[in-house]
Amino acid sequence: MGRAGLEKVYNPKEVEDKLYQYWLSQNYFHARLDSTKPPYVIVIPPPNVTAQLHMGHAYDNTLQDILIRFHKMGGYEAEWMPGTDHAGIATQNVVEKYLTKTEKKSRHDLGREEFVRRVWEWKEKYGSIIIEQLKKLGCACDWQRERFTMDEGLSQAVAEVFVRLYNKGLIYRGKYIINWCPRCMTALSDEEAEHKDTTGSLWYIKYQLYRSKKFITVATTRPETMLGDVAVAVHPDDKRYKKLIGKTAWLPILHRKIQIIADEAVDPKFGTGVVKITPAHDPNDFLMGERHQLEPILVMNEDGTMNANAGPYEGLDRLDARAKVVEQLQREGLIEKIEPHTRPVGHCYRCDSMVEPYLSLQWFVKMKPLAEPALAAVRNGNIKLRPGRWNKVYEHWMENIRDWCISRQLWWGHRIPVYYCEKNHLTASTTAPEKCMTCGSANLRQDPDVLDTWFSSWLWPFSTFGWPQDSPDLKYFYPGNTLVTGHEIIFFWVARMIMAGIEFMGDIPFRNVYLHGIVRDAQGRKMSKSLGNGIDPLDMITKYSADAVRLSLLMLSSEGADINLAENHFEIGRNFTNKIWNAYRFLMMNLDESSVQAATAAAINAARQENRLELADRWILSRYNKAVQRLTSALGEFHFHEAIDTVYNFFWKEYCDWYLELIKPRLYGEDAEAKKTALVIATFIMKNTMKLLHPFAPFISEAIWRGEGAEGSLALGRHEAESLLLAAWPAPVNEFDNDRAEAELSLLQDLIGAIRNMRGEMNIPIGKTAEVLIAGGDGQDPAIITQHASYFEQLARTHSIKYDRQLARPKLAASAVVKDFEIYLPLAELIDINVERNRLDKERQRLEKLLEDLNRRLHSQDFVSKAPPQVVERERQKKIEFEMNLQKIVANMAQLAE
RNA sequence: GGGCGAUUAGCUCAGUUGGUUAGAGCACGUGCCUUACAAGCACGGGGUCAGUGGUUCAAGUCCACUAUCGCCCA
Repeated sequence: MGRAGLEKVYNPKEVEDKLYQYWLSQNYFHARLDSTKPPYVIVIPPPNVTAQLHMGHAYDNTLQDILIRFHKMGGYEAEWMPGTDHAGIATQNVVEKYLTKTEKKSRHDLGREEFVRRVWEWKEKYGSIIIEQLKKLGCACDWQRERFTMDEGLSQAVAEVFVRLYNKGLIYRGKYIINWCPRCMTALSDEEAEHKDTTGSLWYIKYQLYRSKKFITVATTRPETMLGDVAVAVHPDDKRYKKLIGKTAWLPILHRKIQIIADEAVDPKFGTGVVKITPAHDPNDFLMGERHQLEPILVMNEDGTMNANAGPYEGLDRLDARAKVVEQLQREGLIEKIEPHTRPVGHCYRCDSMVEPYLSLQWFVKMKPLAEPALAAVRNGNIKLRPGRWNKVYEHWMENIRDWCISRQLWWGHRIPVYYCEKNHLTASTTAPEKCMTCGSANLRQDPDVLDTWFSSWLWPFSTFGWPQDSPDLKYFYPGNTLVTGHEIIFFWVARMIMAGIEFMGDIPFRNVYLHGIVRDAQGRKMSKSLGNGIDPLDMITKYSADAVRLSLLMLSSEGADINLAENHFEIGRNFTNKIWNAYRFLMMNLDESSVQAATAAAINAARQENRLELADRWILSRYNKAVQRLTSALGEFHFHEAIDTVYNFFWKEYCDWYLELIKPRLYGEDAEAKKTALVIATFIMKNTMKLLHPFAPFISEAIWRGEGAEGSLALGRHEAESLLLAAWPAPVNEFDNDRAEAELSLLQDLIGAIRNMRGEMNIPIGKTAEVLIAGGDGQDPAIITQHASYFEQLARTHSIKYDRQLARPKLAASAVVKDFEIYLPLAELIDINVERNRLDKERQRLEKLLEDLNRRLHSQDFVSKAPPQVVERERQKKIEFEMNLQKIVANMAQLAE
């Protein structure tokens, strides 16, 4: 425990939970409809109810929290709409596993109704884990408005949207090839099948021609599907096979006669140029089958085993069947050759099983009409994707958009609002209809399938605010402002929200979309459970604090790029919070209530007008102004890294390293008024930096603002607002801008730096103060040096500064040249002549090289005549300066040699 | 096959519209427990800015090609 009653090391644990509870108790996160402020709205990308917070969530939500807190302080009624997603497949999988483990029961044992009841039960029990974790991170979400995609209102929205699109002819039901996951036993959309390059083989199989001894060889990557072949196809112009078109071949194993057809879609360069046609198990074959009126033959069951159409292979899993089929063909001498072959294979994005292209009856959304206005919204700039390179990706996808398969063969989700009578007439209705719309039959059953989870999340920006009701929330909060999410769901979610917003609300859902990178491990690999390379943000919060996790992620990020993360990286943030804490602690050791009260721009301006500010004060205020400007504009442009970099460097490198050091003489001195001025300014900067820091590190900034975290500490913000969430974002104070002070202090920094360099190189211990002599500086006001001797004493550990323009070069001194000043450290007993000679020689070489480049440039006629005059002039000045410096260094070296 | 991105110090990355002597953090070396902070302070070493060619008075920055790596789409 230090003198101010504060721990030497910042202890976030006590502070963070306490402050979060305080914010909740004051309801600061709740946005009010009766506000006169303009709204600023972000809807959270709803995490799955089954999810546990991972680093990707931590990063994504940190960025959103920054924007929310920044805008809240910036005078907006900031609404961060939180919630979770029912995640059909993932949740059903999780609960099924849970039931198997706890009760040894499958969902079929329980039956649909009971199973769904159990999922709800599970959701009530475990579904808010991630919500609690977001609170640990500090998220300023409006929890009063928290939503779940299966809430009653949101479910109504889903039904309403389905029926509207159905009535408009944009939803249809049909038999097409879809991606089928045999493990999850459901259809998937194209986006949910992740293509991975998979090494396998290309099998060349001989099909005997009908009434002939000859064979035709087809090449296939999936031999087991041959059992469902209905034809063999060649390109119509392929000379090799022209005469076979229209002939018949024998399908091996099943001994079925199939036609040899011609189709433009066949690639003559692939394999032998002959392909087998399996319309029930391949999208291209399906289209070809339609063109040639071929009846598809389905050979697989929904669980990926072969069905009765597969003859002898019925009951085998498709991959076992593949091996057996190949074996039999080999035995019969029908395999011509096998080549290694790599091809993209779809994998289920939930369970990673190999997905089968599968002919089945499903529901689809016709996307083209929805995509067109959504494409235009981005093209004409109404919606800005950031970084801008995503525009092209978005446009390309939108231009080539395919229909969206929305039915899922699951029990957990929004049931499709379509009812069938015994004659199979369809009635789409948001509420259970009493009779069939077509024939009036009262004997109706609802479609057993549920809808894709994304079919509810694409409505999130308005369904959460009450749509289809015309609610006051919707009126105030729609359209929103910004969406922050990872670029991996740009198609799944971002694009579809834009479509839905325009279609159902008649307006875009947000103006800005910030797409950030993915958090990876130190080797750049995606973090995953199977690799075991994940870093749990909750562990990191426990170990390093939420602020540290947030700060570190930001320091490591660059715009839109992925982050490579290792655990020790969190030290960056922790060290920074500790620095902040100790700066606060330092102030507390000297601070009194009246200085806190006086720490206002007005009071400082008054002192400025009375000439009570010294150089360091004028300098830090001007630097502060620059930091405010740079940070504010960086956040406005979504440049999060630049923003945090600005605060970090201003606070640590300028405020702590220089300003706080420079005021120490005043703080420990006798002049009470000078001390007060320094304290007031130091407090003002500290206090306002807490505001600037609040969006990034909400806890420690608020702790200092409110004086929390230790007994007897002063609340720096007490005279302004009870919480930073109610404080106004700092505006630059024009009167603080001071270029002259910046230039003057920058000169002192250079001079002090040169002295430190000499001391460092000579290894002069810090306790050994030195005498310093300064000469030259013809163009400068000598007062800059003479009046700031205390700065040298404090930061360069000098005990006396002698400044004389004409000062003669002393013997046996270390020397340095800064601008047109010469600095001498006459410390005969401490100087190692060799070290000093090497030091000067290094500087001499550096200058000579610079001069060489400069001379080359200045001697070039082209440069002198074509470059802008001010550039030429600047180079000339540089040359003069460098030459003078070189001259001095050479002279000093000569003196040393004497 | 089509598209996008990256390549700057040992590692992770900044680097504005081309124009002061290319920066930071970590790591490394040296010296410091200096009365805010050793999770700290001061100083230092370390870079032919992936390669080649071009535009320009001037290129880390603009253009083309090449190489390597990564991602998306088919």
